[in-house]
Amino acid sequence: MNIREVAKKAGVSTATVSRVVNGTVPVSAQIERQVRSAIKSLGYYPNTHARTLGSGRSHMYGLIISDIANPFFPDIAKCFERIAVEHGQELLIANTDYQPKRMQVCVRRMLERKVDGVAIMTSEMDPKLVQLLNRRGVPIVFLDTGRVGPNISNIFIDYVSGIEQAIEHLVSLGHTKIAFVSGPRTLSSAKIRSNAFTLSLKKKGLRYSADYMQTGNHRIDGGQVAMARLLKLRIPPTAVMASNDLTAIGMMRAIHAAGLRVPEDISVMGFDDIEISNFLQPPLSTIRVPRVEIAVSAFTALYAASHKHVNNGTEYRISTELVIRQTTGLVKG
Amino acid sequence: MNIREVAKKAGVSTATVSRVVNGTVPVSAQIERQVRSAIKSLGYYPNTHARTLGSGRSHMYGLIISDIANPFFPDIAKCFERIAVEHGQELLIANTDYQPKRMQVCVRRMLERKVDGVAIMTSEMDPKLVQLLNRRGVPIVFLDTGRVGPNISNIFIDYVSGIEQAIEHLVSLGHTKIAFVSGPRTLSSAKIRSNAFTLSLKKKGLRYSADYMQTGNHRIDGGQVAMARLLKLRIPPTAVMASNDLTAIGMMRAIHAAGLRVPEDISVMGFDDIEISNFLQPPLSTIRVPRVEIAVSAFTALYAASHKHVNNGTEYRISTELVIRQTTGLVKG
DNA sequence: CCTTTGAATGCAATCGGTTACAGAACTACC
DNA sequence: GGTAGTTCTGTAACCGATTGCATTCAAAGG
Repeated sequence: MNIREVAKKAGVSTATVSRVVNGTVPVSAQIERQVRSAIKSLGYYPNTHARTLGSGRSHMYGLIISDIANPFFPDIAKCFERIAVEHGQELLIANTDYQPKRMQVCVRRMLERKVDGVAIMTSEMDPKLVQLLNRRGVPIVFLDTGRVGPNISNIFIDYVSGIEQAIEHLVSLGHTKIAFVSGPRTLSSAKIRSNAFTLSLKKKGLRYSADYMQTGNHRIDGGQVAMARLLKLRIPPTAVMASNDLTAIGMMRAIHAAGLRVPEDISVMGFDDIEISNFLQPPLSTIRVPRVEIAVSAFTALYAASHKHVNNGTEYRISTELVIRQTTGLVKG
Repeated sequence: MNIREVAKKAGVSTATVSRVVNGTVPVSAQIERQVRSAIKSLGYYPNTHARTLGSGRSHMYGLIISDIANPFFPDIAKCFERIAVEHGQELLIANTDYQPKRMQVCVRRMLERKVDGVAIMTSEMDPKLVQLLNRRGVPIVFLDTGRVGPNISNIFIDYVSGIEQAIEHLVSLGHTKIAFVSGPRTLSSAKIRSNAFTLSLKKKGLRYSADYMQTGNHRIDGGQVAMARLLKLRIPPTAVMASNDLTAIGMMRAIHAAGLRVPEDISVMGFDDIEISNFLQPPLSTIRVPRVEIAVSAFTALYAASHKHVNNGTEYRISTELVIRQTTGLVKG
């Protein structure tokens, strides 16, 4: 079932069929009817690969993320995909599994598949790989790297505002000993979050202690381990912030395992506001990172670059917001 | 940067380059070296679309699921993808968003992209669509539909064993008033689970009441609403089973909202055993559906069909298992 | 030394579309 | 009626690979 058969059946040339299918050039009503009926009766659908080969446009955007099992990302992917499909584009997802070296494979896949643009929402990019994409003319949108340039956009997330609100909130509850469990060192957004934390801490005039800065892995188990370490300190913190909600969940687990209660003994603050956080017992206080806005911005950036020939990158600014639920309470005693 | 340039640079024909890249036919060591060095110096990578067009194989499998935001699926997708990449295949994910009519779009995408096989892990398939795929020779593997045939495999999950264990467990704790909150009616696996529940109930000689069968949507909010309804009954159940863990989470929320406690007042049993369930407070008792095995079976089925020309479908049997945590306890009073 | 055999390589058709360009048909206007 | 302009349609050259078949060349066998 190819375009030639349709053309034969409708008594026209393949060019005309192509034009009817794509609506690129006006076709007389009579012929259009013939072609559509031929398409219907043969059950014809175009071969994407042939189409891409001929036109140079794949109608696919790539999305590179670190872990599809982290609920933060599926939400973005889902939203992005919905918008993309509405605009006649599709989505190809690639995972790096938190391993920077898998990035190369992902980028290669994107190039091989000739995507019309790539959204990169994962760890430090090797500049070489960025260059590779850029030189091939593939529009890029980053999450959180700050880089903007020709064909490179960026979604800047203002972590500082959310974190400052969070610290203010904790301070107002009487906390002064506040710890932080960060994400993997390789992840740029994790680094930004932890830097924003120390900065805000100093701004509030609070003591900063290296013991209070632990490293997690953005997964539940990492939070659990890190919290266990914090609890063993001579002077444990009275409040703990996590670099993402999964980490916070692990931390709560460790706190319970130690026979302590949240928030009576220790306050916990998450980061991201994934869906589940509102349904934990107690519901998690956290800093919301708006995922719909991220998805929309990412799509907008790529669409502008690939369809409207906008070649200068844009910076999208998105702010975070404190969500107070029930894991933060008055300092003990 | 196409194959012709590589051929020119290496002083050979494009056919030879193709053979070096694919390793389909032996090439002399000398020439192979020339070609490889040309590839490297030009930074050549093949165009997937041209390759697919020429060979008829896309090296992609499709995965159709109902909701990427349900943690059950990303786990499967992740595992499937890892195995696929190890075997030189890739993964194209499509969501139906629980809407049966979106299935058509998904199938169409799969056909257009010429996938080498499709794993369908979502609601009732329109037989017409199955036929469409089948006639085009696309191998299919279903989750939970029971259908097996030429080029159609199935992964059968033995829900009954897990559910029976669960009911036995609840009965041993003294429960007799056990309710069930099912998934969306359109989802075949949801129906199977709820049927297995009523069956097991009868087998244990327990009274079955229509009031105790509620419908959810496999998301948290649905569980919450359904549980609220159950709590308003004249004689509320003392134990509740959910068709999946997200539903159970919503149910626990409703129970807490009503000022009751789990498991002291009501026991809750989930279904799936998603990662988060072990980290809830209290950790959720549930029925584990082994996702790694599902992913492995699905891949195995498609790989056998597409690479080893195994045309008769296989039935893979996977059993479920009771996981007792802390949301199930002795009946009250 | 010539033929046979087999392995390595090249030639060119092919996959299924897109699209620049040419040409046809039709209208409009002088 | 002739010319210009517009609108639709067809022809055929691509896009970048794969692969059946023909060819070349060297080693083996007679």
